[in-house]
Formats: sequence, structure tokens, C-alpha cells
Amino acid sequence: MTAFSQTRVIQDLIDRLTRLNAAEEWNGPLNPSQFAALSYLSRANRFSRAPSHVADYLATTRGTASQTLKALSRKELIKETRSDTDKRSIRYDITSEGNDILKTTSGLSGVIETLDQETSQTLADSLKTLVLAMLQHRGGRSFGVCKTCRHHQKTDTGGYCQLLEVPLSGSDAGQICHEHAL
Amino acid sequence: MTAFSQTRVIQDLIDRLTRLNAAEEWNGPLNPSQFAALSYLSRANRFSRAPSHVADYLATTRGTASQTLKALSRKELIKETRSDTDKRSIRYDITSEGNDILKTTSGLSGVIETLDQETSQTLADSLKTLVLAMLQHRGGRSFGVCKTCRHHQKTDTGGYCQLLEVPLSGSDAGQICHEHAL
DNA sequence: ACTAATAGTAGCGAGTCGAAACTATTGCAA
DNA sequence: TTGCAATAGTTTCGACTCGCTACTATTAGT
Repeated sequence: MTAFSQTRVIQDLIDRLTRLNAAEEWNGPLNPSQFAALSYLSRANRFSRAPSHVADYLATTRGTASQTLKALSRKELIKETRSDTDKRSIRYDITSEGNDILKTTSGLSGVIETLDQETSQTLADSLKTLVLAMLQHRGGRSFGVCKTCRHHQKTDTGGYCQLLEVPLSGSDAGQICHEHAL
Repeated sequence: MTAFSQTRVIQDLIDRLTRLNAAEEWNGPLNPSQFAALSYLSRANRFSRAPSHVADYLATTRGTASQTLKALSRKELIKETRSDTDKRSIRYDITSEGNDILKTTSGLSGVIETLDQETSQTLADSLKTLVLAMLQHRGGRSFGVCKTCRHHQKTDTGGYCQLLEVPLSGSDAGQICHEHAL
């Protein structure tokens, strides 16, 4: 097996897995984009729930992200909150109905669970490599969780973000931040 | 790391990789669906290039596949050929313009190439496991290449398909077949 | 000969996609 | 302080995907 065809095989497998996963998601109440946006909002911290952050994370434009968020808002799965300090910015918080939808497990997650511990770990590692390389390739942000960020400082009450200069609770530190940096 | 959160991590990585790859593909002349359909047609053997086969492979409906193929046809990247033996069925063959488009390598393939030999192999293996499990989950076909099929018989001139009862050339045997079975 | 099954298509409504044009703020510098 | 420029978000456009249902041919099986 040459290096070239191995690349092609992996590319095909990823494409195929993508299509199969998307097809599964269409069977649910939301389309794949809406599901991805909702899932992101459920894991992003309160500084990372604006349309532009969603656009960045989903690798799309602000315009498209805005539309998807409006669609989710019409379905009352998320609720918009306007900022007091900056009248331009908006934060979308997930509602309890939105959280309920995320509880339904997909066909893909069921399949991932069947992998043994070691396969699972190496798969996670190589996927992480690919995602990071893709992000670097397009100049995107890493979007990691606070506690793995270089701006995060552990305190006795929880944590502190040195960039935004705000204290963080324990649950905050486990959420995704758009300012995340390694 | 519990088994549950590891599953979620992998799911997120796959979703993210999917979005990043799709975003890359939108920069090209085709949208992700059209690209996937065109790519499939370039690798499928002559018995596997009908709209219903494309639908099966892309995990979508015949209606949707039909539309995508019409869009590719309008762009003259594929050309329809009606069958003589069965007046209902149609085969779409890729044109030289279509082949040219497939030559442009994506950002993802560049990234995959940076993986070392061993990582690459284990990634391919685990992805294969996932795809096969997903196919089984939804009752889909495996769509492998002829030479790995149980109906394939090697002859001195090339190969022979025992199911369709037709001789196969060397290049035929390396293409994807919708009747593929393990 | 009469059904059923199969192959493909058309049209519908909701929604995605990038791109471009647009409004409303906020930041910054002369 | 005024005067841009940058930023946040939205709207609209045209092309398209998506599942779905209804539809037309054609072929297969009884």
C-alpha cells in the first residue's frame, strides 16, 4: 500500500462516515447544522455563545450562523440575550427543551462505544491531530476548554481567566472558550 | 477519563472534522454533496453508476441523488447514458472535465499525509470499523472493490464476477461495486 | 394478463451555503 | 470632539440539499 492510496482510503472513510452520520442526524428533529450549533452552545462558556463564535466553531460565515441560530430560536431551543455592556453583541443560551434534544444519542455514538479502550484512545489521538492540523491550515482557533488554556489560573474557589480577567466556577472551567490558547 | 466522555470527545472530533472538511470543499467549484457524488462515480464500476447506487452510497434518497446528479450533468461533469437492456435505468459516466476537478487535492488530504505510517494505519483501521458498524446499523451495503468481493474470481485475463456473470478487466476489479459482499 | 416491484423524476417546504449589502454600535485617532 | 474604521449581527440573493410524497415508465412474477 503506497502512502498516496492510504491517504485516499482515509479520505474516503472520513467522507463516508460523514455522510452516514449526517443521514442519521436527519432522522432526528434537527438537521446536522442545527444539531452541531445546539451542541456547541451547550458546551460553550458564557463568553463564547455569540453568533460569531458559533460561525467560527462551525467553520462557516456569520450570515449562515445567524440564520441557523434564528431557526433554533424559532423552535425555542435557544434564547437570545442582549449584552448590557456592548449593545451590538448577543448571547444565545440553551433552553431546557434544547437540552432535552441533546440527550438523544445518535447511531454514531452507539457505534463508537463498541470500540475497545485502546482503539478508542488511538482514534481520539489521531483525530485530534487531524483537527488541529486543519485548524492551523485555515488559521482557526482551537476552542478548547478553559482548564487546558494558558490563560487559566487555578484558584481555591475555582479558576480565574487572566485574559478576560474574570473568576470562573468549576463548571465554567470545563466548558469551551473561543479565546482558548495553548 | 470515563468511557462515556471518551465517546463524546470522539463524536465531537468527528463532527468538527466534518465541518472543517465541508468548509474546505465549499471553497472549490462544487458543494460537498456534488463532490462526494462525483468522487463516487469516478471510482464505481460500470454496474454501479446509477442514481439509486449513488443514493445508497451517499446515504440519501433517490430523489435527492437524482437532483444532485442533474446539477452535475448541467455542469457537464458527468454524462447520462440510458441502458439498452433495461429502459428504466440510467448510468452516469464522468467526463474529462469531471476528472479534472477531482485532481484538485483538498486541505484534508494534505493534512492526512502528514501522519506517520503507523498512526495512518491505525486510523484507517478504526475508521473502517466505524464505517462498517454504521452500515450494519442502518442495513446498508459495504460497497467495496471487486477484488475483495466473495463473488470475484481471478482469471488469467483479469477477473470474473460470479454474481453478475461478466468478465472483469484489471481496472474493473479495482473499482467500487454496489453488489460487493464479504 | 394482471398486478407488484423497481428505476427514475418532479415538486414542495424548510433550511444551508457563501457572498454582498446593510444597520447599529464601539474604538480610536487626529 | 468629531470623524472615520472596525466590529457584531442581520438580511437578501441564487443555487442547492434534504426528506417526502406523488408520479411515470418499465420490468418481473404469478
